[in-house]
Amino acid sequence: MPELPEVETVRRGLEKLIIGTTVTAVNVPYPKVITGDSQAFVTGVMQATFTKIDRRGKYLLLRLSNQHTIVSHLRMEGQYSVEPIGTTPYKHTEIIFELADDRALFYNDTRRFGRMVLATTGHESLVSPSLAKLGPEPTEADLTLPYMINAFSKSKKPIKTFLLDQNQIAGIGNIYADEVLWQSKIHPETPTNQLSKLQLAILRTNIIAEIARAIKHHGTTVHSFSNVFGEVGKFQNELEAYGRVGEPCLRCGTPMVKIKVGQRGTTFCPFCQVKFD
DNA sequence: GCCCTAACCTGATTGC
DNA sequence: TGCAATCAGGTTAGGG
Repeated sequence: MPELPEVETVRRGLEKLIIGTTVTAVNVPYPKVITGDSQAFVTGVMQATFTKIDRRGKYLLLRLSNQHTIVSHLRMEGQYSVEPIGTTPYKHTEIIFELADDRALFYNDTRRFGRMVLATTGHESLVSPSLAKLGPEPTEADLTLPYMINAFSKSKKPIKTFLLDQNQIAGIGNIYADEVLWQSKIHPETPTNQLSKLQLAILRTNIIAEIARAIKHHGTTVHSFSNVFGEVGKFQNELEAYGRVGEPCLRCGTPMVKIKVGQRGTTFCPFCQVKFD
């Protein structure tokens, strides 16, 4: 499931592969992938050239030469691939951008959860309001400790749920939330406003380092993630909490347990991650 | 305004 | 063996 490091990996791949290429035709086998009028979408990207690929949180922003931007969210299993023109679409190919250099950009999505919408560049929030509400990126520069102390003091939600809220911090998903809470020795059900400043400082350091480390490993492949080159990520070999239910905690040996927090599967160590510490 | 739940969707896994 | 039920998960819409 793509979280920030996976989306960043896709962004870097797309940047290498499609910048400077022009869209000559668009086929949409699954129109529901497009939010709004799919015909207007097609018209809006025709004959435009990809100029830049940006990312904000888990959103990809494909910049076009005609002042349009494709806002693309991969959700669970969306992925892009570049194929020779004429390649038969896959079972789950939802949109095909034919390019002037005899290649085609496919968007494939097994669960059909991903969405894309066409925006006027600079006004993306008009068609994707959630984009405007995203919290800071989990980086040293953007995610400051004063911001965290302020924002985290205002919520009684379980910290696990809070970390998944894109309006608080952009880009963290279920996998990295479990990872950073384990690293920080924080129980996932701890009310957010009960965390001490020291705990927040530790959590902040771990979030920033973990996301950077995952990007370096090209993301995590749990179900089906692959980059535009069809390569899987390598970070799943580095996971210390997520998916390790029943296995010994890497710190203390206690079997890891799985619970539901805010409807999400949550794996943690019942010994290391003490509640209300 | 906050919180919780259902819905979206399909492949994989589990249960009978 | 085969079918049905359940689970996974990011985001949004709707209800309390």
